[in-house]
Amino acid sequence: MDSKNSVQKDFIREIINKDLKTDKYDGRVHTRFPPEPNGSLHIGHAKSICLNFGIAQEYGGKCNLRFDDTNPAKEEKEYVKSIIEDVKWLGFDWEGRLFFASDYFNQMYDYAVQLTKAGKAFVDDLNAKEISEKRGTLTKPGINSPYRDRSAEENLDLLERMKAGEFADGEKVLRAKIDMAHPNLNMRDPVVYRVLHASHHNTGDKWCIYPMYDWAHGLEDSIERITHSLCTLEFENHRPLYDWFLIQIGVYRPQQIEFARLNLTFTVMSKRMLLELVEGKYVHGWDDPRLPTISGMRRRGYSPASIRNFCSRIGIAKVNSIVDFEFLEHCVRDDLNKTAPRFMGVLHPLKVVIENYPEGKVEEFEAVNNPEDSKAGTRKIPFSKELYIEREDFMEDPPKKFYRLTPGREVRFRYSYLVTCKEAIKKNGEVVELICNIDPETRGGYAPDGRKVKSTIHWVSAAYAIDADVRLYDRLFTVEDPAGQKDADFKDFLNPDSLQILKSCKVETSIKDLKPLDRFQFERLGYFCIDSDTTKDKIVINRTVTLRDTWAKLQKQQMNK
RNA sequence: AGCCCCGUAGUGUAGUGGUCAACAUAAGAGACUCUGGAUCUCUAGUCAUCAGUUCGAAUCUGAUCGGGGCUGCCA
Repeated sequence: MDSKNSVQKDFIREIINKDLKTDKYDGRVHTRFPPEPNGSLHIGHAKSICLNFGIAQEYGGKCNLRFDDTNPAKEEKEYVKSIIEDVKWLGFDWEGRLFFASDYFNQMYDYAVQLTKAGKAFVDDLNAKEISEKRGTLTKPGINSPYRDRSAEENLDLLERMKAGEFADGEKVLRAKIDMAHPNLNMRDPVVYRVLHASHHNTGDKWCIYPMYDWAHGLEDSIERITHSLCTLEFENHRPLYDWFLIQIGVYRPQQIEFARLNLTFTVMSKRMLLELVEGKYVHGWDDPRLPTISGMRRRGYSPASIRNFCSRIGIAKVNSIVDFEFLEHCVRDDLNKTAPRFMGVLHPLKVVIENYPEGKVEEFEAVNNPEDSKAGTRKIPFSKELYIEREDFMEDPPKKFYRLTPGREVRFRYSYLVTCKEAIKKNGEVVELICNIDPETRGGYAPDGRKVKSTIHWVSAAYAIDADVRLYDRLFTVEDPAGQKDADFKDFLNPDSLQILKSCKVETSIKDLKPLDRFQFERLGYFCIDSDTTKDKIVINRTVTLRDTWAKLQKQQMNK
């Protein structure tokens, strides 16, 4: 994939280069991707996955897949499965190093005992509300808990009894003893263990106390001998705690480095909001193609390569930024243009009868499967008297710069003939059928006299076309930053037209040989893929993204005039 | 308000004291084309501001302004 002397040089790789030079970690590079199994992965996670696994590949290092499953109240086995599938689909390999934070619960507890024995932790009887009240504020220091000065022996006894299940949820916590006046709130005697009588997806009912993130995460990294622990910006203020714990216990200490999470226009990226959309049925599940989830994007037709490429092209930095959704679309088009086989399909069919073409005659024309890939070969497509073309490709009274079919005008029907429209048949004012003539001399689409036509349009033979449902997707929200709207619910900005279902579209016969998730291009329309709802009797197609459409842009400009 | 982080074309990144500040994308103009696709040209920046150091500053220093994060027994 990427070479070792990669030109990429973001600030993280710079740090790694320096660490390699100074031999800080004996020349090792070992990262990890640590999702919490409490939701589906999204494109923001993909950024982290590409960063962590990408760095490991570039430096000849390793990257672990580790589930940070320290909170049984929110986590589910289902998510573990889907996350594994997503990382694999994106094209990364953890080489068997699949770990769980819960694998280390015993060791984490032993370390907590060590910390307590050293007088660096205490058991607090205060409840959550009282702890919060005594924490102080951004400007005012906190107040010590009245239980802060218990003896190490008493704390140890209490901790053991917490573990043994003698206390109810919330009755007691283990807290680190740091500094209630610390300007960094995270250092004001943070909670290390809480009592939680909940069944864990991995450890079952073995535990009734569970470690907090700040305590657990550094230990997980340390145990796995991670060199560079990459996380998002909001953990910046946690780094002093991360370091503090590991220093107190006296174990191997990785370097935590924070980078900015990914934001995309016209969508939301928070797990909470995504969950709300899924559970509130605003979308059809985690893999709804309108969602920025990996599973949604997969179903929508995004290729793993396009997502990887996007992640590498947006770069890594510490500034909060919001990437244009259009850039992601550019990356899919870029990849699919090179890889997707072409077909012809008509989304809004308009019947065309070729007046001077014999009834019952069928000719086969050779079509190029992918002009960007000569190895993709060609295929035969049937031409006959009755055809369908795109309704948009005909206008009775066209504006300037409309090059397509219009009464009296000749255009090319791709790969077949030059065709002239003779008459538009109307019913109740609506054009329902076109009567056209071909020039028999232009067989194959070339005029012997060298005359040019302004446009080439796609078509399918009425007799050979098959029907399909096509699902068109638009942006999920109507505003660039739905999550950032003041005094408003992000759901108020849901786009009511984000999904449009087209019935009885007419597509090339060969589409029926495609399997779910197969990606392809309908010429002149966009990139599509077969949806998993496809059955023997019904083909369902998703539109991944339209082609760049300069005509649509022109129309928009004219409208604005 | 305390602490921490960050300000380079519309957007996302590069640039780490020395030619006209680079690349991508978007936008605009044009060329080419059997996809109005792809491809190819051209067009764009008060480097947040001010002051300093220096022969020379986007880069170093200071101040100011602006943006973000932090007060879960979430991660």
